[in-house]
Amino acid sequence: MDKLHIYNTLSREKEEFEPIKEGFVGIYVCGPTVYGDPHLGHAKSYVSFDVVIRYLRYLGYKVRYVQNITDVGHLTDDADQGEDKLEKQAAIEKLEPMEIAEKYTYNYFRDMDKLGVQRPDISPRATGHIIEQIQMVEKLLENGHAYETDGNVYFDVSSDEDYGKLSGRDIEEQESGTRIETASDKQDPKDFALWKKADDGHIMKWPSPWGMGYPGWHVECSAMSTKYLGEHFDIHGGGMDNQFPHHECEIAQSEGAFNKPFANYWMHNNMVTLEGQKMGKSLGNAISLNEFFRGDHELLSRAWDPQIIRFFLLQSHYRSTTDFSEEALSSAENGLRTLQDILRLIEETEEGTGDAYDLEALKKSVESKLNDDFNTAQAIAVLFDELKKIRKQINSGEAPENLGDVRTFLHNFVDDVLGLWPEAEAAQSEDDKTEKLIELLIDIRNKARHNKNFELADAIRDQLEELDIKLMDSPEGTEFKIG
RNA sequence: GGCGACGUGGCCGAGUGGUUAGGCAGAGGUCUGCAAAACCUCCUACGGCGGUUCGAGUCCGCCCGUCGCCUCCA
Repeated sequence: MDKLHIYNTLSREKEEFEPIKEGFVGIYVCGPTVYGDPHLGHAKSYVSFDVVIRYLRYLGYKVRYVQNITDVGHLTDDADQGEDKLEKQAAIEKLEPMEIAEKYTYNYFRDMDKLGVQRPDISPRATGHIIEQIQMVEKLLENGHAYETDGNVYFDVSSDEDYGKLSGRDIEEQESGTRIETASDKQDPKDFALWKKADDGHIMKWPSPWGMGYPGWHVECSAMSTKYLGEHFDIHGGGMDNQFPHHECEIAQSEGAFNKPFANYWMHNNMVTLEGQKMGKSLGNAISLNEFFRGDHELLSRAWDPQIIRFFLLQSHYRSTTDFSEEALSSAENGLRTLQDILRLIEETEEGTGDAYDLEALKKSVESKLNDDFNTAQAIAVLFDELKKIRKQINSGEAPENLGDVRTFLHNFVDDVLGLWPEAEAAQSEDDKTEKLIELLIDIRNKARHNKNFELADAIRDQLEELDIKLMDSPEGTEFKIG
């Protein structure tokens, strides 16, 4: 594809992307509720959108990326009952709710940083935008889309003809749904809370025109996206599991308050599964990212480098489920290593006198894959094919004359867009003495080889290998690699 | 029950109706004292049954199976 196309959940098809304002993109992605450590599912979502943001920038757009931090209002049951997730966790950990929020916000960014996820331009906290949320609720009351009963304010779903357009639900036919108990002061079970009255035991509460209370979960995203991106913006993203009710409610609120379209494109990433089951915190089968990084989980036999996880996720499409297994991770690791070995080779090789590599073709090919709804899996496949060609040319001794340009492009694409550039080699961090010692051993070994004392030569190689130092002989000499 | 997906070779995982996805693993070979790396070659699949078509993994129907949402979840 020549131009960027995005699968839009609203239309259920790929559409050519056209920003509202030429050259600019406003994008909002639903962030985490900070009451626990982020897990592999979060990684899939935020790594996916990270590439979306990076690619939009690569294409030359000026992007404003807003991703909220939910630190209040997210209840354990439906939007009307249940406890606040943060307050519940606070009770368990014997901390203030805001301590919980701080702690898990910190962990969230810590783990995302490790995955190479660039930080959003704005990370607004729900508790920092209570006023904006109240204003939005007032607007909805004015517009006849909401009603108040005894300190609670609900959105009147029957007032919104379009309700259900995102998730493809016919609300009339939903009538006999399986919803269990609902709050008795609602006019209709489908109505959802905009503002909740706080009872005495509730810690996080604020004064409002309707008394002390706290905002409903959905309203924060409407209020904060409007504040930073405007009433009408380009892209809204999030996990598929939030399509309904969360995103549906956001649309209802924003369009009900401002009488104009909300986000033009809705993007939803699919889930990570574990043995075919969705990985979710509340399902108890989630493995946190920190556990992956440390190998500290009963389902893990070892630690996994963040970059392997990033690569593993990008090898599948964001709209497909990704089934996790250590076997699959291990395959990803070997593949990534191959890819990065070639990148290092290109990095270290000088331009030669060989035929110019067809850089334009590579660029076009790889862009066409990402233009097709961010198909990172295919882009990576192209990289494997093409980088192997380049390696072959370099190994033939006739490095391409335009290798410098190739290198520049690879930095722009593999580093800046995919975020898969090899980290500095471990060997570089080893001190000089270690390096000299290894070289000494190599020297001794090569003398042994010269004297056909292969027994000694192999013993040196084998024993070094046990120390994670790998020797590779070639006609040009012996190289070593640590780790 | 309603809505929506998906079922691809040993594993993971892309696929715009018509020549190879790709990765991992495996086999054989070249190179090497032997390894490793690299290179060459091989392993060519689309849940089942019908249908549309000159031609279907790719469209349509039915069936089987799996999953997601409908209650918190990226």
